[in-house]
Amino acid sequence: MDFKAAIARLLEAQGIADVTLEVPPDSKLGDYAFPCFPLAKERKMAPQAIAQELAAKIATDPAADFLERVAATGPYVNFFIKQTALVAAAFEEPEYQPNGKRVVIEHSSPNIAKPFGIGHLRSTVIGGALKRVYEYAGWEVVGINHLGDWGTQFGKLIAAYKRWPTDITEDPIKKLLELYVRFHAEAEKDPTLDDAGREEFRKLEAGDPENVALWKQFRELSLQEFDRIYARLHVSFESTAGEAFYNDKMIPVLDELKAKGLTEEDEGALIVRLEDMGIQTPAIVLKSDGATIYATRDLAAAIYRKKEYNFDRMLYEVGSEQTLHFRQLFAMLKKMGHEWAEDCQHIAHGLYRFDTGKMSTRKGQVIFIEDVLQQAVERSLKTIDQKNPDLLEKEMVAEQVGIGAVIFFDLRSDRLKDIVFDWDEMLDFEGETGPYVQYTHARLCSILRKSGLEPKANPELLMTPEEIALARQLLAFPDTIEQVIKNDKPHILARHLLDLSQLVNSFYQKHRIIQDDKDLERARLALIEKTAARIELGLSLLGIMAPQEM
RNA sequence: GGACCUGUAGCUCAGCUUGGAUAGAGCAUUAGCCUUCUAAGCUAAGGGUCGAGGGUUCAAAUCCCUCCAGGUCCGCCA
Repeated sequence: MDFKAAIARLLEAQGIADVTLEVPPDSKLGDYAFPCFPLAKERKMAPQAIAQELAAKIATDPAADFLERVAATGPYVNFFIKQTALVAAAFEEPEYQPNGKRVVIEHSSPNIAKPFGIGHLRSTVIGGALKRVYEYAGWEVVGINHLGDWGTQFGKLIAAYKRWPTDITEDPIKKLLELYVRFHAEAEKDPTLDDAGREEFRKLEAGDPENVALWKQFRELSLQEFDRIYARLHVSFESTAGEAFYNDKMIPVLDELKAKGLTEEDEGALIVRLEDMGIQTPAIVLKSDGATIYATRDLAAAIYRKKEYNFDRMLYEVGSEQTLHFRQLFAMLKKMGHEWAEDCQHIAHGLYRFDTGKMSTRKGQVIFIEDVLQQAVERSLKTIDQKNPDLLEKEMVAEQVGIGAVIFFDLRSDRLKDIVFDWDEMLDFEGETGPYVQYTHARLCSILRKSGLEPKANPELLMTPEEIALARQLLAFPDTIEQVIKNDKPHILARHLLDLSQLVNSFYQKHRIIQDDKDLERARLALIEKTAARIELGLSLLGIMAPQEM
């Protein structure tokens, strides 16, 4: 039962259309509260008088059988829910039916031949979490890894490889990174290198056999490494069509832009002016050397995806530094007459920084994601050896907990904020962390195992403040899911799970579950079982495993 | 110079979408809690001009304006 909705209906019956309810800060006041200030303003009456009048009317409404009582407390109407009704409702599991809508989520999108750095963690796990939450809520989801497998950078890489031949069969990504860094270092002194890079890319785009072969080799070696990481992060994609996939799809788009009179030539490049859309910077769709640019590919990609998937929404989980690019992209689509540009959204995130400044691949300042994962799993294993040395399958649990810590760290705060990278914070297992939530789950599982009794929900027996608070949090889950989807912010779910864990830990601390009163034990086991299942579900939506023991 | 994002406790962050009762957590500090269900836990204390100033409102961390600080971007990288 959704009490908020039920109370809203009761208030609406009194002629109040726009209802917002609050959970009072002090539970002694009641379970939900309706502030009468807006109504007082509208009706030009004292809010206290309105509260008294409403409370009296609702108290006699037979539809309010879930209410214990209604009271006017100053300018608020307070609704006291029957505690048995509240707890009973907490045991209901939300059910989502397929809603017939389809969302395309582009995320992760690392660059081929570059290391998978900590910067790509954000897009990978935020997109992954959104994907699972949408799926859970009944959407059909298409996850796309828009690989950066095309562009001038490959010209530079090929130029570097030809200039300084290197054996890249061993540890390919690190070797390729060294070439990339060396290229940029030497290009500082010798600007002709950049021209050479552009020339190699032009040849690649023209189908030069040698360059194409090199490109294929770089791509293949990179993908093998990426797949290893995706497996550990529990992320998968419906499509890995990268930028190269759209090579043969850009000419028609360019033709369409020209035919609609949207392009003009400027300093040798082909551009689209967007001042009329409120964007001062024009978008370049063809460079002065005749080569394409990412804006062209993203245009072709968007149009292709609409045709292929006919999405209701398309999300681009990409760093906030590309905000202007996406504004330009959506504006161009709109100008081309594609109304569905409204359905496209840039889901921006802040970046990982050092406290000294931005990380730069070009300067070789990179935190490799595999190093982070390895450190986390090592520390996790060390903790297990300390706290639970007899645990079976230590390595597997250490993997689940270590990876869980890293993913949760990334997902627990608002994606718009920058994160200053700090090993100690990322590898912390205490407080508001993934391992804390996992630990709570493992502890609940342990109680269920130890008792061995069959749980039996009995709201009449679950009346302590800790049980009521826990029930209320369980009840808030569908709201949380709705908020995550509305804002495309998985941290709302991460926070919900932290709150749930804190509440159940307080309950655990204060009340015995296994005890002589077997009816009470079975009732409390049911609450524990429900909470454990909810934590497992929530963590799985974030891409985190919930081990039974740790 | 322009655009967008961020600014809340010593540190890291929730809360702002939808204004409302005493602004919440975690870390760190201090004092407690393991002969009983996993102490990766729990309880309590101290710690706040919610960046600054104006405005709207009965009521502002929340909405509007100006300013300040940090970050990002501002045509041929993505």
